[in-house]
Amino acid sequence: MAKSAIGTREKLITTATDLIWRDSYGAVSVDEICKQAGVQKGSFYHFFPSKADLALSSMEWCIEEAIVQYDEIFSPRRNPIERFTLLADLIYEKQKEKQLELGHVCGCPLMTLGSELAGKDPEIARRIREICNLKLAYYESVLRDMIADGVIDRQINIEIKAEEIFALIVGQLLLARIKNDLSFIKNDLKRAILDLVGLSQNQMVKNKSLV
Amino acid sequence: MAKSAIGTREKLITTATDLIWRDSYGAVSVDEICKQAGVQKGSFYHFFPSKADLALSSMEWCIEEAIVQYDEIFSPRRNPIERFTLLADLIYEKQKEKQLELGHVCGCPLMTLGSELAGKDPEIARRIREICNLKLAYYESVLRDMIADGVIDRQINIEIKAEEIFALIVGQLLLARIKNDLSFIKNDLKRAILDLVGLSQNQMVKNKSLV
DNA sequence: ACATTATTTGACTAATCAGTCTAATTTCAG
DNA sequence: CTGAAATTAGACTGATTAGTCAAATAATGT
Repeated sequence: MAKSAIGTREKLITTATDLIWRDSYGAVSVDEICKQAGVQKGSFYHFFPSKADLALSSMEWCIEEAIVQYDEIFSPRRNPIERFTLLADLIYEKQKEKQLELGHVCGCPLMTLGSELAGKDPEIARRIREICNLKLAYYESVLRDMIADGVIDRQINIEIKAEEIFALIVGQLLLARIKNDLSFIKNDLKRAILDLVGLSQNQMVKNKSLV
Repeated sequence: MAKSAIGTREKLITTATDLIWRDSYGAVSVDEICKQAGVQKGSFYHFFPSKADLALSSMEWCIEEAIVQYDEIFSPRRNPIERFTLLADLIYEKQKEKQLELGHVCGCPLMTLGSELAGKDPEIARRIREICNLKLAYYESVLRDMIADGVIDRQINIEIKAEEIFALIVGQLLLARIKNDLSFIKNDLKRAILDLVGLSQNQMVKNKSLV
């Protein structure tokens, strides 16, 4: 083997993740990724059969990192409300970091990619759908614990509510990317999630009296 | 002038709108748009200085149509709750129509474009931001009327709540596009909006007693 | 009818695209 | 130390890209 096999592959993935995240899949060329990563074309195609395959690997890299963070945040030892507030904090921190690093609010990399390739690359679309379901499972678990704690209405449809929360989050991220402005995510996402669950400031009074 | 000036320009816009909406800006070439529209390259560049300019014109075309529909739906003569339910109906109907026509759930064309070009084309990004603000104005107006009717909490921050509703809608549309599935928009969008406003089935009982 | 202007045609360019290929180089196992 | 395997280098291909241009054609105003 030559120099640093793991290093080259990893460098290509992280570089591609940043470039695709900041711009888009279609706007970034293989040449540009190679140049930015300091790697030659031949090395690229030694590790990845195609550009689309690199995008898939980039997705896997993103989700592996997210899972570690989610497992910590969504630990059952935590108060269910705290899990959502910590999630909102994590989302803001990640966005802030990427904004400083790449010079632009980037939004959710999977959703940007999914929006762009949903109808073009079935393999990528399928994997993104799987990851969506993975994230939904975290949210559903919180909602179930909230019901067990008697803090939200027992009648709530958990799957539907989780999907609503997910839609709200990806929607806020999409708007933040378009507006290049994180203020809503910073100041409002937390409360918006709780509103949607039925745990906003106003409603908490009501709910506490019910417990 | 030759054959049909208005026809050619309009044909290019509608064709481009469909193709970009279904796939993405980067995935559709000028050649493909011309071929699909039955127009020659020279005619394209006679009417549009660039591909990006056609995308802008496509956006204007979309928003002009939307404004007519929004003015009807958000008419102050309507009950405020009805305005949101009619909006949800309109969104579903539009998506269903495009799904049948183009073979795929398409989501919101402006948001797909915005997500893709947010950091690349400042002119398009700026215009999309304007259109976002236009839509927010409709939602804010409903919320103000709801407060006047005493149907929601007077303390609510209208701008923030409107942004939340907008995020929820574009989030649901994005997920629908990625999943190629309209069932959530069909069955859930209406209730999700009312939940967010604080007018869900459960909470309506409480709110009615307050009026 | 005539001059002017708007539109259409389609070949053309230069750049860029994803992906290929062969030879050189580096690493590691024995 | 040696041979095989993994990695790297970078020139190359053919297709596609956005955009140009000059000549042909059609419509319009007078």
